[in-house]
Amino acid sequence: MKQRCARTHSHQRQELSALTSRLRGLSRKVTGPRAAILEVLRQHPHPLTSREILDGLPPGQCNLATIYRSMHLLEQTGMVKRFDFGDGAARFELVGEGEDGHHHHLVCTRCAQVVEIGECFPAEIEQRIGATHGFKAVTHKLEFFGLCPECH
Amino acid sequence: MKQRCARTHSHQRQELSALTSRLRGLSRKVTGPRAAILEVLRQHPHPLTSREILDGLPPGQCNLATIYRSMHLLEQTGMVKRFDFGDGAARFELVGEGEDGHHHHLVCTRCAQVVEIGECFPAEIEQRIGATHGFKAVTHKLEFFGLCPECH
DNA sequence: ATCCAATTGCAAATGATTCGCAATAAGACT
DNA sequence: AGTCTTATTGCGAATCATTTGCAATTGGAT
Repeated sequence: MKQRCARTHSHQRQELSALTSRLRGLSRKVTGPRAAILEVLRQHPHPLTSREILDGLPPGQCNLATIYRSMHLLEQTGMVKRFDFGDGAARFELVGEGEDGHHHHLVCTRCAQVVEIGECFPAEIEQRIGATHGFKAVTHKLEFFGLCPECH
Repeated sequence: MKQRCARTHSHQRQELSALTSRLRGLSRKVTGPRAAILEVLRQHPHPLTSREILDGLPPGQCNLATIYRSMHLLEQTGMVKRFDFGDGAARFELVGEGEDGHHHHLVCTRCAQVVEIGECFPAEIEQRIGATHGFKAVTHKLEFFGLCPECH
């Protein structure tokens, strides 16, 4: 729990076969739509909305409702991480095997460009915050916003 | 910009008349609905959703659409601050005159209890993050989540 | 008291996400 | 390979937060 920020999210692109094996190992069926979704996520190592995933898919490959259901499944199994940039659409990124995917982003408020951030909120302070108020299992969501070089 | 975290958001309940004066000073009309909304926010020094504001209002006092429009206005004029706990509904808090309202919360993931947090992401690190990627005017959104004493 | 633009109420539109249900297809087991 | 069982899908309708068009209303300056 404490090492969350030190643990690098490797971002080495995982093999599709590795991803489907993970699914199978969790006794979930590896269906056409699920494989296709994982492939899109693999090819775009950036936070993607459900609609962007749909648009990245060969047409007719998968229904939008199925993407929403799949993202829930993948999130629950820890294979993807959900992010929220506050624009009303959830975004998803693949999580490396054995990692927890916790990290943050710097988002351009004009062109929506996204940069992945290595820094994290100091673990000791988070711990102190939880302790101060008697909260357990404290995590945080943190995203940075600003104007990218092209936009200012 | 740097002192953001040091500046205490006083939370001394502002007078309603002070609030309406501020509105008038910004050459906005002080209408019935707006005064009523400000009064609800005044009496509940916690992040409130638009629906919660509506429910806190005398019945028939104001239409939900008007609340949405008012929250935009109040946000633009800096009188309220918008927060996002990731549950799909925006929440609003009054901002003291001359303050920027920047702060964070610790939210119980089971009972939704909210505690206001004094700590903030270290300004120097934020600055370095922006500089590293050539971003300007960098801010952040940060919320903490955990289980409150009653819920664990 | 009057007038005009800002503001409101209402109902319909949007956009993201969820759900019900019948049809379909993975994976297990012959 | 063929069959069976159940998870999964597609489709369309429902939901939820939020926005918008438009005609009716009302602050506040004159």
